[in-house]
Amino acid sequence: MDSASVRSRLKELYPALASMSQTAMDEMLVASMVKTVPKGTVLFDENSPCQAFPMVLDGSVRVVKSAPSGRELQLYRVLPGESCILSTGCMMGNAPYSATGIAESELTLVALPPHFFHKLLSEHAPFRNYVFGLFTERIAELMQLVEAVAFHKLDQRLAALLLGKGKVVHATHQQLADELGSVREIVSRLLKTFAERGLVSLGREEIELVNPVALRQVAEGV
Amino acid sequence: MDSASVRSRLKELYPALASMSQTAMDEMLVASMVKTVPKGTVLFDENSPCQAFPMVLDGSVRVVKSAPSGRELQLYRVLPGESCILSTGCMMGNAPYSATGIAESELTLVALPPHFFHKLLSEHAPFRNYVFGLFTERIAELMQLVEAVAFHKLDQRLAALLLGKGKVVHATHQQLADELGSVREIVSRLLKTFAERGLVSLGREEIELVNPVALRQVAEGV
DNA sequence: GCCCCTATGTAACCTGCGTCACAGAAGATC
DNA sequence: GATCTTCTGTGACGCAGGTTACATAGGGGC
Repeated sequence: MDSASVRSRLKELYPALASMSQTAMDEMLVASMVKTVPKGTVLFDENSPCQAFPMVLDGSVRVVKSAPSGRELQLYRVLPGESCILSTGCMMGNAPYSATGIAESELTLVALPPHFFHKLLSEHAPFRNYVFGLFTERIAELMQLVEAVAFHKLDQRLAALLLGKGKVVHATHQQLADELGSVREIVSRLLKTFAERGLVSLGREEIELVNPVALRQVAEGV
Repeated sequence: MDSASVRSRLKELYPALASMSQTAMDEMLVASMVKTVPKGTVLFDENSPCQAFPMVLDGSVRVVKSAPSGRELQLYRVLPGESCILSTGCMMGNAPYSATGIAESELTLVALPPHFFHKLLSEHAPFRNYVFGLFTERIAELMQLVEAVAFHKLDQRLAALLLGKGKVVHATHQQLADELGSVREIVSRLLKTFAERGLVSLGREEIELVNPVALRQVAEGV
């Protein structure tokens, strides 16, 4: 990605940077690294240190906890216009990572070095607010997740997951299981009951939501 | 609590404020409210708005998710020297609360009004770092919690909980269940098996950890 | 077509843990 | 001491969901 398009993409995705002066922006881009990595790249892992504040321009990152058994559970996803707060926390000199980040597709990001991150944080109020906003959003998400895992049955959670993915879902049962922290067989079993009830129709790597209203009711635990 | 002791307690518990000038501190104390509330007070609830940045001087707050079934799960506790990041997020104008906060004992706190919070955040780097630190710490805790709830069995989690409460634990089985998101009967049952294996000895509202080493192994899932 | 790989179906089984329904016990109140 | 309340012990039962172990099927490469 060339410098000009990086710049325009940044401004477009990160309104918090819009009000930066031209020269400050130049300075930042010189200090930063733009990286593009292929799908599947492990960006960070439990216990690995971290050296930059990443801003995603393109692609997405799955942030995941994995159990020794091989089961895995998705904590959240980082989309363009967002940043991984784990990195932030890590950079602030606190605890090391406690999860794994994997590029879900080809990924382009700008890596802001710590000194510049701190500078922005102290000097640029919109950026500071933006970062705070990210934090609180993630925390809210994590709380929702805790609640779901602790109190909701898997059929509810699966229904909710499907509803969040649009009318036609392209995913394998294994991928869905990995988002939910469950296993493939159970997802298959539940999907079958959904299909029998006329809520979805199933195909290879494709699930069509036939009756989203009823599915919503399942998700709500009715 | 009189003004002088509030001041000294603040400086003692919040080193981030230590470097504030005398006059800035005065200004802050004038703007802030010091509140003392009795044990059991509900400080905030799902969907309730929020108007200040609280700094706990004395006592503690349980932050909890509760399910319609009546089961409840503790997300974290706020101790003296800490603040509830939920409030922070809420104050930044983002989402409303998604949990409940309950005073675990008599509670004294300083409530910093939003405009002053923002001022401190932008002008006082140590405070900013402190707040960031809180955020990242909570996020790490929440991730641990998600992992525990999703992948660890209840006996592991109970063992870990006991180990985190010292050699002799004073709590009812119901209280332990409420921290774990489970129910009393199961906690009683598990404690009994612990007792039979010589890991703990049980009394009314008292659990003595007889063999912490073995208990640690249970917690690790050995 | 043939082979291989990945995705899916699905049945039998086991276990963890939540629910229900009590009963006894230790303090607390009077 | 009598009664009440809170805490604890315990058994029977049910169900969600994880584990194991295959079978089948589609799709792509050759």
